[in-house]
Amino acid sequence: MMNEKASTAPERPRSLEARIQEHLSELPSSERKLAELILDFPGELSAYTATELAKLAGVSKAAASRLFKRLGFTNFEEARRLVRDIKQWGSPIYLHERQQDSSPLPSEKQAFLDDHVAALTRTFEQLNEADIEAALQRIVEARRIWLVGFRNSYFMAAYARWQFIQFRQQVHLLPHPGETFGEHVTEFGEDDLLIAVGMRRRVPELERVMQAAHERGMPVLYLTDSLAGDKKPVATWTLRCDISSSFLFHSYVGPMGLIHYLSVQAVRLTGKSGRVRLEDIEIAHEKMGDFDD
Amino acid sequence: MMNEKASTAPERPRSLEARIQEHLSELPSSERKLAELILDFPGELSAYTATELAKLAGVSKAAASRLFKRLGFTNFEEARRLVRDIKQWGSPIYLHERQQDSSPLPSEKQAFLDDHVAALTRTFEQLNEADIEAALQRIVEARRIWLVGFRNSYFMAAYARWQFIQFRQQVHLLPHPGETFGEHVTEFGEDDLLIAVGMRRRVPELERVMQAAHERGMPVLYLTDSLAGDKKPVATWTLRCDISSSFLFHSYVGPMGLIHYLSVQAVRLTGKSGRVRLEDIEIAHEKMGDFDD
DNA sequence: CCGCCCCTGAAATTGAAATTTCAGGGGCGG
DNA sequence: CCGCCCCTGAAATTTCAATTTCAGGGGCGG
Repeated sequence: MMNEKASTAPERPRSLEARIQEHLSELPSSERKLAELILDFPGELSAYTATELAKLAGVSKAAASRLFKRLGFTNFEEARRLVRDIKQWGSPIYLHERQQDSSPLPSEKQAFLDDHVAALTRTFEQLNEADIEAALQRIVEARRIWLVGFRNSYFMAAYARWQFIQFRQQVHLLPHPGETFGEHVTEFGEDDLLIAVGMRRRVPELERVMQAAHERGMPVLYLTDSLAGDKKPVATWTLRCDISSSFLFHSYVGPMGLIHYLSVQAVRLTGKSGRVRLEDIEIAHEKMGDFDD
Repeated sequence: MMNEKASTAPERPRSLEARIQEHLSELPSSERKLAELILDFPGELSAYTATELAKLAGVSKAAASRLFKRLGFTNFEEARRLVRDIKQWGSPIYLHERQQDSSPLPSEKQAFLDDHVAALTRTFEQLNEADIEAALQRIVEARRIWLVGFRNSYFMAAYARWQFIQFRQQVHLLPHPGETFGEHVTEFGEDDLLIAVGMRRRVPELERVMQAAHERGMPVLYLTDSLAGDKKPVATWTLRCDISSSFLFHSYVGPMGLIHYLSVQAVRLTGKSGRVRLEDIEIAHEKMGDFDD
């Protein structure tokens, strides 16, 4: 076997790319062609079969098989696992390796960045203008705004509330500390607006609140993820965000971008009065010495 | 241009997720379990085999095979291809190219998108690796984690808490509803960690909390914006985010990205125990019928 | 309470991907 | 110019994932 002794094999999981670099100079041409391809590969390597990679590189399947052997794997499957799991779970060791890169942004961080950018882009691309227009109008005109979000959606509702109170009054985040839903639901009125944030995974409670609003003739703006079913609950308008990520946790930059967008546009809609209010708040804070800097 | 509604759209390759949504209600339980898993799947689906997915969902391989058939694929391989190629199609690079063409995105939305992307990029570029490493270690090892954030920083602390409780216990968000700070501050201990989120504009209270932690020999991770002065408060580690935006409100996608990054890396650090906890949570939820879909 | 229908996972079968074998080359030292 | 050695891809073989089959339930209408 061409497997040069374990002498150079520290039993640590080195990344596939590292192993390739290490052996690159001593690889025969067909295997090297494949190795180069892998180093340049833009996509998720582990999503491809050895046969496909071989074809892409224009070499035989045999060459592929031999390459992975030579790189110290027992077979292709082992390499594929490594790539996949490093992406998913990483390992401190692996991360360390990458930091030695002289690239401006270590590729691991780059991968996170790309992930968020992709999610944001998809979110903005698929926004439904018509619903946004209508919802904005209501955000501006509603007598009161009720915001609700459970679990992972709670903080987005909190963010939206913070933004909205910058330009209007009567923005309530539910459930209020120490209060139950019932108290507020009975207050729901026709002139109000419910904004329900419901990213996967939703709890049944959310739909109950939406239903309650609906029954009282109150419009509902539903912010959800793009995977949500079409059996839309009783939403008047639905805005979907892409929260997919290739890492362990979803990315919520999409919804953040959307709420930011809604906020800015809403202020524009309110016109001068909104801006004045912003200034008022600013002034009030300063008078009270609220700020640090 | 033709504005073809989804109804008339012929065989535009529908995404796997879309197909699942469409059939979700009529799926038998074992197949549905698997479908749910796929909808929630954070990683690169196409990097996994049907057998692995089945195992993760706790169903038989047969169920997996049947599911993909029922979704309209001729076999699993076809589904895997679809996922892989759509992902490739939606990659940031590809999207970037696309944007230069016949602007599919109205320039106004494009401007928002660019703004966020810029903020994210600057945030990731300037991250201090050394502080991150140290902070991560502490996030994993601390006995308790206290999260604090006022005003516009509150929702980020809430987000961080939600993420962190996915893989560890004893993560507390301050101030707790209906409680004052004093009660908790006296609990601060050397083995704990305080994570203070303080984006402009800060209130004096934040520094008081940080000071209190400091006096009790407790390390402090300070998440702030890049404009924060250097007269850094008593922070052990400081991580800065770029929140600048050319619009009326700041963009908080930077901090979101950072917290996401910290969460994923922290889980990686905790290793198997963290993963196990993730699984446990999932199971617990299912038992309680917490979820809607 | 029967019996139909569909669901389920274990096990057998199929089939594709990966590995190994093998029969040519081609470079290069002797 | 010979001959060794290693490379190469086609083809045979092996391996293992995916599919199909099948026997055993369980719900529900009759």
